[in-house]
Amino acid sequence: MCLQCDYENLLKRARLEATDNRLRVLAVVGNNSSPLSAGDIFNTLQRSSAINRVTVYRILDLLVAHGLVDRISTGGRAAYYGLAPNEHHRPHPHFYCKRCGQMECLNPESLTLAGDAFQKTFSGQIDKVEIRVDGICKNCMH
Amino acid sequence: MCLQCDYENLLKRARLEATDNRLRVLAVVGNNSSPLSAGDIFNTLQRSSAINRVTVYRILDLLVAHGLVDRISTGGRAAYYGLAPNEHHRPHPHFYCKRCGQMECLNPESLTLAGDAFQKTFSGQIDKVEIRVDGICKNCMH
DNA sequence: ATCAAACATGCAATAGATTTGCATTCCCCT
DNA sequence: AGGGGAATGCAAATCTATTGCATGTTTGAT
Repeated sequence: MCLQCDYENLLKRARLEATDNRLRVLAVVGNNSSPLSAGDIFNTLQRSSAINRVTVYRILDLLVAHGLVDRISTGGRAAYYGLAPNEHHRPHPHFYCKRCGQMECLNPESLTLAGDAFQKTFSGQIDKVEIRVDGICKNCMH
Repeated sequence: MCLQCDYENLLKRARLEATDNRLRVLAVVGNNSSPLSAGDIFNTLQRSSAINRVTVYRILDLLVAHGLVDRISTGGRAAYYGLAPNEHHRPHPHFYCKRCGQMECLNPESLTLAGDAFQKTFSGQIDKVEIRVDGICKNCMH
């Protein structure tokens, strides 16, 4: 969730045209408290006004490529999307409930990595580190 | 990779019939130094003698459900499979090269989590924690 | 202001990974 | 030997994502 983010500005800073569709996608991703699947995003947008599913995929790809949005893998089939870390959002781990498919953002401090040494010894390019906790959420435990 | 594992025994201990196909799947997964996709596994098996693709998926699901094999997500589309942690294998992070799709096992010590506190405060069931580093491997950097 | 090039979007078709339904075969227990 | 449940195979369906091509829109140099 990002109430401090000016999506139009975010796009401009990335030198991307701030088209209507892009703003809509970014708003859905950014205003949700946890990551969503491309399908979720498409359905949400569809409710307010028509958009093509492919357009959603393409915009998500674009936003990921430009680092505005993060593609997060789940224990399930589809990728989820959330706002990428920035000055308002520190990188953080996620919890994935294999029962209901809901993904939840965890506190940045809840799981911290001691990986400084690793970065120095690894001889490839590191783009990101993803930490995901899989299990069953409180609601699904009944 | 597991040279110390007796796959037939592993299956028996999980109360699973040690059928030929299961042993073959388990051997391919276990003898490889890094996780493989279901497609990779199918192709490898196919080379020695015929097996149905669906059977491979079903066996993998079964082995995952019984904790013999781990399903590991990648930055890409398909899930990868590796031997689950056991007395011979500690849990460890993975590196995924987005260029060639190769997945690599990292040293268990290379990235360690400080998550004890988290387990205590989280009110759901935790099955596993997955750590994945995404980037470009040494070979693909040229 | 004008026009071409570059970009954004939509639609239909395709691709890749996985799952389902149902028929067949195999294996264990009596 | 024979009945019942598990394991396997095959075809079709499903879900997610991508590609090719046509059309509409914006931008930037003149």
